[in-house]
Amino acid sequence: MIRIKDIAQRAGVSATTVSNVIHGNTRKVSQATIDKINRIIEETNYVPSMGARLLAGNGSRIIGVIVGTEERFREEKLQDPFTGSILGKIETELSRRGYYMMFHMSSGMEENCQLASAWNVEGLLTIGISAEDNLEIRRLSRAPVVSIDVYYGKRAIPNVGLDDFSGGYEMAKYLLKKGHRRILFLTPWDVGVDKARWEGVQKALREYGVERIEECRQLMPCAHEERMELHRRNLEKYRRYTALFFSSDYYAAEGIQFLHDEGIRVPEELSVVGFDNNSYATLIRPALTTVAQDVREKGWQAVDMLMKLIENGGEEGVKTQTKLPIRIVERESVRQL
Amino acid sequence: MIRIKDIAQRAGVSATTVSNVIHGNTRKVSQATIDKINRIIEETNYVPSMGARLLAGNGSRIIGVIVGTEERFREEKLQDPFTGSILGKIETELSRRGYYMMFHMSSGMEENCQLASAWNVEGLLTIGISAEDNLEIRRLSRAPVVSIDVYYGKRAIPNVGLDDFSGGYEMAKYLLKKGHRRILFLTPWDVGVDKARWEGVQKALREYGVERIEECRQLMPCAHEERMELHRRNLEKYRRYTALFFSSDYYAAEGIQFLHDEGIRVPEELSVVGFDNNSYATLIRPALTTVAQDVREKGWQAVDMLMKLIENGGEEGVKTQTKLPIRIVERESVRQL
DNA sequence: ATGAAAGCGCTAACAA
DNA sequence: TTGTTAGCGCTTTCAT
Repeated sequence: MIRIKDIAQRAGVSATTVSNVIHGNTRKVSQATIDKINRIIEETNYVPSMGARLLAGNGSRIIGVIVGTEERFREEKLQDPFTGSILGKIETELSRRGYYMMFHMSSGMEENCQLASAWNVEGLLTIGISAEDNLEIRRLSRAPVVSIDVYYGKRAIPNVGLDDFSGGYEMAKYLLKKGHRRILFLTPWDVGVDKARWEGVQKALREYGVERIEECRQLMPCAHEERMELHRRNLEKYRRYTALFFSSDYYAAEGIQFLHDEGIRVPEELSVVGFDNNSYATLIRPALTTVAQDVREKGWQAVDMLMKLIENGGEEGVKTQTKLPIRIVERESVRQL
Repeated sequence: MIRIKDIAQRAGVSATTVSNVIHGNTRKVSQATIDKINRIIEETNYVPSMGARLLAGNGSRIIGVIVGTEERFREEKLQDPFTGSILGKIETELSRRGYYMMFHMSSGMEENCQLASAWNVEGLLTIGISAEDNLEIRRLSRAPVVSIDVYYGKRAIPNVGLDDFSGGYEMAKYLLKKGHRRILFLTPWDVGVDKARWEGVQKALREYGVERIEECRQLMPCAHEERMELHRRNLEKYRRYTALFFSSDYYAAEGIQFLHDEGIRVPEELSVVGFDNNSYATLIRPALTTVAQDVREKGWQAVDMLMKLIENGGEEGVKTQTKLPIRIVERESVRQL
């Protein structure tokens, strides 16, 4: 491993000068020395020791990316196209800006803080972590934290989210305009994005004078088998609706296949819509009408916000709450009544 | 940030003693001191500075995980369930063993070596990197390297793979037994796993006396749109076959939908099979008959092999070539002729 | 325009 | 049983 000292020796100068050249403090270094040092750096493929940089008080250039998950879904979490997709974008952006990405799937809070402080990360990006845990992370971390898709109460940390409310609202309105009145919103969660989506749905239903709105939502289990079990039990109930609005495309695709297996034709007998517009939406038949979000943009925004917080050394003057827009993508899974 | 020195001060001992206790070199430390130090460590939430550890010549406890990808597919790469799934398993295993995972998607070789040497990673795991690049990485890296799903020529590095040949062979035989003779193997690649799968297919076809075997393979473009374009152009050709064997479930699912859109019924008019047994296989209708691989096992094996190489300090006595078994999963996408 | 030296937190060899 | 000390590679302050 080649060190600054080695370069200095070769160039016949001191380590300080080499360090200065590397950091561009070249005001008082002769051009000849600069060139010589740069040449040697090139030739020797010098790579600075991050350990030493870190110890000397420089930034680690590490961004910790934490994906929260329940322990039992830990190994499946990354299979979901949303997580995969946003991670891909985040890594790309981080790399482009010269940062390293330390990746961790968290089940507990200690590990996260452990990671953050052991490596002196310059920033933290969280995905799928609850509001409370995010607040806790931020409390314990010196580095700025940006969360993705979190809904906060009074106290909030920088966050990049989606206009989930409008997503629910617009899609429900779309269905209502198509003549649907018996709409069932299916979701595994009563919090966060799914809650916001449901609130949007409710607003649209109210506007159209739909009654007994509380009957328009069905909570589902997270585990595949239990969910299918629920569907089987609920088949007769589903028949009483004209449209099923799943809170994500995967659930919608799964739902369409379930209905298909039960001999119920989509959209002729029952319309189905989803949320996300990921690969499942285009793969399934009928192709899924869904609420589209730009996941790559979300990843980009999150990294960008984090970088601004790092550069700025604080939150003043930085926009710390972003809500990306949604749009309805019409395909073939909804019938005009 | 709390340091060893601080703990030492509180405990009224020297930093060395604290360090010794931390590392379990407690043969010559009194129980009282041990307890006191441990208590203080607990209380203060001490987290060692990895920078300092690193500099002091200790391991970084970082494993670099490098996912290779063409630049243009960079942001989609993680969407594919295989990559997501194996990364999830790898992270879980690494975490469990107390390692940190530095994640990088690589387009060039320098970056990889950069990452490895800057952070003094203790090991490297590569996914989707070519044989040549893997050899290069291993040449340039002091740390052990384990690749996943790579086929090497003479010179090889530790690798965890799949019995792709048998996968192709068994599936082709399955189709042949079902009476199919006009089988088309569709794949984007003529190298690596896809080549091995194709060789397996060829063997089975030969055993059944199928002629003009070279006409039984169709190379496809990687980009979705170009691939669909190819399918459209080739529709009449496909009709002349009785079974389409796609080299991955995603392509198979996409193919089934394409055929569906063209009014060709699967499996009544044309049988379709895939490879991987991922979420697409169960989601699609007809449910896909496919070659199953245990991705989590693959991830586990890769981490395990790497750990053995690290602990062992070399390759002697470590099994460095693993081929996981495949098995055929029969669903509904193949018709008995 | 360049260099010497101290210090970052930790480890390990050696001393006491 | 515990402590002293040198050193890991880099940065930065202060001299020269």
